[in-house]
Amino acid sequence: MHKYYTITELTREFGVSTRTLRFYEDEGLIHPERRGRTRLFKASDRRLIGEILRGRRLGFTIAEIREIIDIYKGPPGEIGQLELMMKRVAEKRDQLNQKRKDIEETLAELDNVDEACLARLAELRVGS
Amino acid sequence: MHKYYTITELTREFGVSTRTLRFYEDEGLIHPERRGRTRLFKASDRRLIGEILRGRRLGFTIAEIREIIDIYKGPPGEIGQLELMMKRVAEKRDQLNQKRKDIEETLAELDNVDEACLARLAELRVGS
DNA sequence: GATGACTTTTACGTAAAAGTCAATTTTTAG
DNA sequence: CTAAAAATTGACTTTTACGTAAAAGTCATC
Repeated sequence: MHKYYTITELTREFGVSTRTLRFYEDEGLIHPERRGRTRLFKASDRRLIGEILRGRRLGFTIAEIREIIDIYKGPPGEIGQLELMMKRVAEKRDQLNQKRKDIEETLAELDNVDEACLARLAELRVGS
Repeated sequence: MHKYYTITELTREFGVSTRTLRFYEDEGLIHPERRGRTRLFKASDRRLIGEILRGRRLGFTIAEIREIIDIYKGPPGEIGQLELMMKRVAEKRDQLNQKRKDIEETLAELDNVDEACLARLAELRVGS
């Protein structure tokens, strides 16, 4: 029932180094169990690593990724805390929407380049 | 007709420092004109800076941004070059699509958190 | 009990992307 | 023309996110 992953299994799966995963632990992003000194990663740790790396691909810093992870930890009990959290969620959403807009624009420009290339190729084949 | 921007105009508009723009020039990403030693930025430089910062927001490195800029420079003449460029465009597109997927997933999770917060708030108001 | 594959900690190193500071110009307003 | 404001260069520093090397512990297997 309790299947554990070793550190190298995860480094292979995610294409990162052991140093990277230890670094994330030092930074308090993950908390694998220990058997003696050896780290034991559970399925939940594995999921979390996936989320961290997703944030990394999006260009978030460790601090920003930490914020996202804190958000995932689920809603707290107190009203003030809840409202604070919803504000944070809204901020992250804004950042992500900005990034999405950036992506759409860049993709659109790449489409133009692509078309220009195709047009030029067509010209060349006919013999300019 | 030839409206020039000063460096500080652009730093204010884009929210970056002069050092940043000088850095981009050192890196060969932009090539503002000079009157004496002073940099003069044209509309095209301004557009380019916008594109650079867009790449930066997406977490691309300077090297990757340079690649994108090179792509924008327009299609070259030779067939081999054209095909190479289309390959590069395809690669960038893949990267961007991955990022977009990452964004959608993260947004979806934030939606869940948001709903959980709202639900919890509703509970609290009724009196749990 | 030796081998080999993994893993650990500690600690220094490094590349990328600016920030900061100081010492000059240069430009612009009056 | 001149003082203030803006811009320049160069050198040095900082932060982030790991890389890398050393030295030693762990564990399965032959």
